[in-house]
Amino acid sequence: MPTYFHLDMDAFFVSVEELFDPALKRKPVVVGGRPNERGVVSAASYAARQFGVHSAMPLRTAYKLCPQAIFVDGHPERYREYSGKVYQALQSFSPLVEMASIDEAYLDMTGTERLYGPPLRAAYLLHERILRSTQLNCSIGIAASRLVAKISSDLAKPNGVLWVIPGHEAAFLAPLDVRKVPGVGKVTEKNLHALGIRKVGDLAKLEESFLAERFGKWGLALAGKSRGLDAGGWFDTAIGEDTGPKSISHEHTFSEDTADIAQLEATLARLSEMVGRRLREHRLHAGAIQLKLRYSDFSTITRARSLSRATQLDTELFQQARELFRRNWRTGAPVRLLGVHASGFEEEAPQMDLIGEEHHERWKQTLAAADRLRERFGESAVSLAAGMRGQFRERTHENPAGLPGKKPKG
DNA sequence: TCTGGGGTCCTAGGACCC
DNA sequence: TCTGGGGTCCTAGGACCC
Repeated sequence: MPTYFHLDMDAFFVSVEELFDPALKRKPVVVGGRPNERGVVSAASYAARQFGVHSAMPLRTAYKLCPQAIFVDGHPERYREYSGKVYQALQSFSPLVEMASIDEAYLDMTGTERLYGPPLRAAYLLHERILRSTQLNCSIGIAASRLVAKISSDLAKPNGVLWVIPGHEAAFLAPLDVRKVPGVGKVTEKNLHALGIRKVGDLAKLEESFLAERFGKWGLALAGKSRGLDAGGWFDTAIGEDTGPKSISHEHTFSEDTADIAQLEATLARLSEMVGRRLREHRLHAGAIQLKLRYSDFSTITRARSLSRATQLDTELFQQARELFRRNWRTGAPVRLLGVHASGFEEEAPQMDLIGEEHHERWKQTLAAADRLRERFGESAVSLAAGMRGQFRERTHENPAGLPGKKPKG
């Protein structure tokens, strides 16, 4: 019988912000931006949650519910730093660790009784170690499956530990709302409610075949989940097994919708550079590029194309993204969001003919130099030529890395 | 309410091949 | 003139998670 821990940091973003500004402690705090900005709540303190504020809620709505809340911008670097500290502490505790997101992790604790004692004792030791090394609180769920461990860490919050003793899974799950099952969101919940299914116990009573007929493959997985079983997808991989990224993307929502072609293409250039940089960090080449385009009415299209040769070069990514944009933009229609998405990764640089080789090599060296400059002076220090037009003009330098190629017109 | 940004996984239709 | 079946790849969209 395996033993899994699911560890989830309590109000992670808010708690990290409190470490940098202790005056925020115990106050209603909303992380995500100013109340009059376009955007949603990334995280809300427990005091803010009392007013009905929760993550993913528009900032304007949060302000209406809780005008006295302190609104702060998010600091992704800080969260990454503290996520790293959490990971270090976990690794010092057990080698079989996997971060499932920036603020949660699974541990395979099977067979550690001799080292740490029974599960509850191990969990308290771990809880102490996390607090000591990060100054942050967490909650821990313990179970014989990762799924049940995750659900129980949610119920243990805040700052608690909950162990579902093997054999008691069904009794634990039965009274919970179906929404508590990871993977059941708004839509599935509504579909289940329409069938009179509200609790996990209602789900577990149904025949597998009924769910499979109704919801296909997803229905089958759901039947298993309602019984507390790990099955399918990520659950089939061992904890700690390293699977690299499958896609890399960046997107931007404009503070005001725009139809200004210079601003739109400058944004595409910047997004392409950000994607290219991440590709090079991971030593990956993208075999496919996708453009995302959202209009004022929130209608969204994606347009993708496979590349004849995989690439990690900003210029090639930008060329493809711009081509997709020019072909698919309803000319003149104001745009709310643009995104550039890379996938179909290959690790090794693909073969090229000799003539292309020299040009390609020069670009690679140039971009490596640009990446080093960005490391020293920040993301906006270096930019593609097209990025110099439009809104980013003031933030870029004239060709600081000696970029090869033509200068932009105008 | 007026809706971010970064991901993963699944479905479904059409192209294409044998 | 009307007519296969299966497999795989590509593309678009959507549900969901943090």
